[in-house]
Amino acid sequence: MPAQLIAVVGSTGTGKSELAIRIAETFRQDGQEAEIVNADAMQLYKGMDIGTAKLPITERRGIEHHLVDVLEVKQESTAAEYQKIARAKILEIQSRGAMPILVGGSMLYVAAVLNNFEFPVRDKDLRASLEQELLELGPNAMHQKLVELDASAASRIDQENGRRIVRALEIVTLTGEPFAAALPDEIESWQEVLEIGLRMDREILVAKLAERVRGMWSKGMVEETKHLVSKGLRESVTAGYAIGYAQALAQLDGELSQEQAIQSTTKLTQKYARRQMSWFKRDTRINWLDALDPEVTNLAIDLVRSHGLLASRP
RNA sequence: GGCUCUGUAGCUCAGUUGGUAGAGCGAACGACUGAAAAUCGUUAGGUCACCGGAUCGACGCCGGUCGGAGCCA
Repeated sequence: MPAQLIAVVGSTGTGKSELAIRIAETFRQDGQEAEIVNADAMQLYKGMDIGTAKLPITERRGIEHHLVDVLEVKQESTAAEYQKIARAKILEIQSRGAMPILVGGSMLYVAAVLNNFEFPVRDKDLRASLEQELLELGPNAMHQKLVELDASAASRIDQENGRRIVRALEIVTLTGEPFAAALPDEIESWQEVLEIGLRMDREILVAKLAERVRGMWSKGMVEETKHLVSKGLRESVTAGYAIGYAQALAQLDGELSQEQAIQSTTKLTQKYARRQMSWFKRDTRINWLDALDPEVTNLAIDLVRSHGLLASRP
């Protein structure tokens, strides 16, 4: 029984969206259907178009795209929530006999869907009070509390990493049980999946991303951000921190010049691409392809075929 | 031409009264279980512009050379 799920992952700017559409088109030529499921945390948001390099509907070539524009900017987005809706969507597509193609670079989101794991409980009020404590006491004191409650988890979380310390305290307090605080050594798949990874020579990607960010500004990144402010972008805990939007907000506030905003966004994007590689590297299921190889589409389709997901030959 | 300031890591700069150097950013690598485009960690980079002098010892003091910035003519 061949996998009934394809995933296209990799760093931002490597051409995942385009490759996914090409694969879907191949299914269509073959008399089958394939639909794309977005796994980009920020493309979930309505109105965040330029800064997320979201493909306009006119460029989707009739291929169905799911989980794009499903959240208002002021709504929170979480990996656990995403896990539910993305898996539900994948099962729905499969039940129609079509092939779901999960596409995106949000590491935790992709992992939440493809891997077998359950997010531990959370409690908003407890979280809020722990965050308040973090502000007052600082990360080291919070880390000390974690040492007392769960020394093993504490040993795996850096003393300065307030964010992870708070979450660990939340879990330990709620469950009363030790918290692993580590990714599993061996990935257990939720479903069998054909994972295709796109990678690119770093120097070329760095230059490409610099160009892309500059292009975003000339296409109206600041205007888009201004419009999103009226929708509540500033009050948002997720969307307002998005690379590019945070810098555009700073530019609107006069804290950064346009050139500084562009430079800063460029650097953050380049770092983000690096973190994505570092995360995806450990996923041994991924079949890596060179994004710059002129044959990359054919190589990807060969992979799909060799895994038995496309019946006929060209 | 004269005067003043200045030349330290890829970049911006710290470096107390002489004991061969640090930070931030950047880079490479890594961690990651309900904000993940988040939040953090580790490491590598320096004949302290160059030449000479005094000193046990100079990034630091003295002299000169070269390169910046400003002011006065």
